[in-house]
Amino acid sequence: MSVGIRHDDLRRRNRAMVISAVRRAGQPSRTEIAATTGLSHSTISAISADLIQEGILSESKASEPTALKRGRPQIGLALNPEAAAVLTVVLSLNFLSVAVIDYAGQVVAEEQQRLDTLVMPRDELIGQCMAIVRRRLQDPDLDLGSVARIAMGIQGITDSHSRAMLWSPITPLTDIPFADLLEKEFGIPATMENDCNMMAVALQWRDPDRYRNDFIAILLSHGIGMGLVLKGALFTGTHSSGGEFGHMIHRPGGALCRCGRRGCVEAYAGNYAIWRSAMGISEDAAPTDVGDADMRALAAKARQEDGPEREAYRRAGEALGFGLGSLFALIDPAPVAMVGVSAAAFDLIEPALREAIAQTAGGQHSESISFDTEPNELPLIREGCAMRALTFVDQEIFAPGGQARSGAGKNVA
Amino acid sequence: MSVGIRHDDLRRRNRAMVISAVRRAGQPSRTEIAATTGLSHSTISAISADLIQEGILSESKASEPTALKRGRPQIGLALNPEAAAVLTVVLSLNFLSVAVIDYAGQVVAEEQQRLDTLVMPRDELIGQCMAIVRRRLQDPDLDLGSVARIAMGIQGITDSHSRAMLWSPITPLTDIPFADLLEKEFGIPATMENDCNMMAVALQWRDPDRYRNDFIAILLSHGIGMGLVLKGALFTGTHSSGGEFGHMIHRPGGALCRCGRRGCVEAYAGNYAIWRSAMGISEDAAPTDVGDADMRALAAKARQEDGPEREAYRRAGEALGFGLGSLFALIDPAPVAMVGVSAAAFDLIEPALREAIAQTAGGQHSESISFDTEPNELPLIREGCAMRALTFVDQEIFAPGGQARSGAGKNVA
DNA sequence: AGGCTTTTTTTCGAGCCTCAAAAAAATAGT
DNA sequence: ACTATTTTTTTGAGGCTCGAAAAAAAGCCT
Repeated sequence: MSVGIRHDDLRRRNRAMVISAVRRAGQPSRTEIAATTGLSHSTISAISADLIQEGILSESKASEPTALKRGRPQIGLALNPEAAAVLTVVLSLNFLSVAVIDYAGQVVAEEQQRLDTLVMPRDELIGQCMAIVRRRLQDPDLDLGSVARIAMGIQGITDSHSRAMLWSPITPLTDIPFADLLEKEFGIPATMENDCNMMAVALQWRDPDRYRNDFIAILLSHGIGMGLVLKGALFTGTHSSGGEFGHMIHRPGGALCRCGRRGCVEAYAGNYAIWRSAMGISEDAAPTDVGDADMRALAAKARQEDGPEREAYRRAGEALGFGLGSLFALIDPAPVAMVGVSAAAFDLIEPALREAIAQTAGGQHSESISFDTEPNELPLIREGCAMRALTFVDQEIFAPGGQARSGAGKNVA
Repeated sequence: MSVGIRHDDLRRRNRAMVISAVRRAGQPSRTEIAATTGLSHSTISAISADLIQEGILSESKASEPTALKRGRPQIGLALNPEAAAVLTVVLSLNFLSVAVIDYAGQVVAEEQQRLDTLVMPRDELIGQCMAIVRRRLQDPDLDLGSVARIAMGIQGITDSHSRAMLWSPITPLTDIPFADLLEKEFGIPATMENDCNMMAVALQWRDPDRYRNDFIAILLSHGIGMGLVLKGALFTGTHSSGGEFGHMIHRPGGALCRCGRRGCVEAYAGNYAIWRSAMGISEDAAPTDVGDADMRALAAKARQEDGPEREAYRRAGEALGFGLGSLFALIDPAPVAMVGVSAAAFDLIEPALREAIAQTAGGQHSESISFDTEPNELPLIREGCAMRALTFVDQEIFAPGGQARSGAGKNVA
């Protein structure tokens, strides 16, 4: 619902554009920024002068080795690390991790902690999260600019406004409004992000060549999650964090899923499903937790000999393949990153996956669909949270003046 | 990568916004436009003065019956019907239909024609399309402003740039670049649109209360098609027109689909699939064409007694339900419009559909998902094409990008 | 070293655009 | 006829971006 553009919005947006260009490019000169944004040199000059004066950017006197060029040397612009800081909180199964990141994106402090998420009562889970954040915020060694934003990532379903955890496999608790709790406790704007979405955000920053406009990040772990980027933007559902790829239906009425329904992709490809299948346990049996070490042993066994273990991975690949095929029928094929412990067993999964996808509408060019694997999801999630928080600071704090408008514009095609 | 906003873009965008507000609201006053766009009265006044002077808008002296209000009466602004015209071409099975529409959206001429699309050679199919368009363009009775845009709609897959038909069920021919052909022949900008996408566009204009930001239009006909609107914008794939809902996989390795693969939703819910199932023909049998009259008779029989016909509709509903369930797992539930001849039999489909959807992740609030039916797809497709073409004229011709506009219209003392 | 060339950055005036406030216009009520 | 009310237009001010020109900061050449 685009609303009319007001004159003062213009400068705000162009400020945000300049900051974004610097964050993306590292140390671009004013000329480079003018080229990427399409704005005139004079505009860039004026805006960057403002930003330097405000302490958001700084001129990097770094000796450029590119001394071969004639003419006045370019002056690189860099983000001022001390302009602000952000804090990330990643809550995963039995594990809580916090990091403080400066405005330039460097980790300046971190703390990790084990805790029994599956059995903790509500107050204690929330209390532990608050406590670890408080410890980091009050650390006297930290003399950064004040923390301007908190981004929390969690496995599970979040609401579409990035405010609350609605449901998570790591705890029986539901509907915890972490963003509001953090904001109330510390007076710092906070968001609650879905883990797979953050993985996708991180991939986009890590490898923008491969993960640019359209790609998929799939978490192969206890459950199956997905982060989806379409046309360069994170795709979320209208009400929830969306993209519940793991709960698309693979076989109507089929194997029992952790969500209580039957036939979901996850009920064939989640860790517990692979384990259940390999062990010859009934598809109707309740899902159980399987440790990462057990899964690695299972994969090793499957590589060693052709038995039920290998068959279990084959069935997982089939489920993922048909699921991806249906997904690709909707959005057209795109690069895929497989993340999580079972991504390390992707060699066992891939053949059946490709075979299945070739039988679907989305598999028309199935050879050209490329997969990448990354066994460790936690660094990705933290990185995604950090970038999410930093770009918020870029846009909402350092280029403010936005949407304090009542006029509720009608949407315009 | 989004580029900076230039100063001259600003006026262009706000012009487009004003035109769009008028098209949407019918006869809004300047005050109403100011309210919906969020721009100031003076800006609206200046822009609308320009637009009137250029003959794009006109002040409607229509006697407003709302004479009960005090104060200076509002002057409604309306689109000038003669400012431009657009032409729509809808090509469907054995049927070709063309209409000329004035800038205000009224049909001013139309022509329809039967032709055997399934057996026509390439040259003849293209030739017939060109001929009917030429007849309309050369009609001497038409003294409208010149036709500024052609929008062609077709059942099947189009490319994501709206230039070419890639594949269609109505002809064995593939990869016909209709947009380029029309542009070369007539020198008028043209696009090639997917039928279901146009249905969705039309619904958005017809009933913006129900079909606003997120909704789904599903064509239940020979094949199963979908038009998807997310966050107010038509969703298309990255390469094709996208949204091949009918070819999501319902049962891996299942019934034979018209696309040659197995287990697609369409292979259970397309007209030919319902017919095949009701007649006791094998699921492996090649799809056959079934006439609308036959389908209506089938539905009547199914309503009359509980036999294989009713079961066929039940199975169709099940396939649609699981398919929607998987879709809703990705995008969250949204209102659905069922369009096409089998939408008239939705009473037979709905119970099994709801039962299936309730077994999926997307069906958590399955009662609240609402369906609407519209048996006739052709008017919708034409309407969608017309609106698509008109909004193009609004944005690209009457609010153009470059500085192709001299100050001829501006003379403020 | 000194002057010349090249490239980057800043400065300055001009042109637009939007906004807020004031003025003008049109009508209902008294 | 006069006042009150609401809408529309006009006007002046301020801000933004742009292009051109000037200034700055090197390397290159004699």
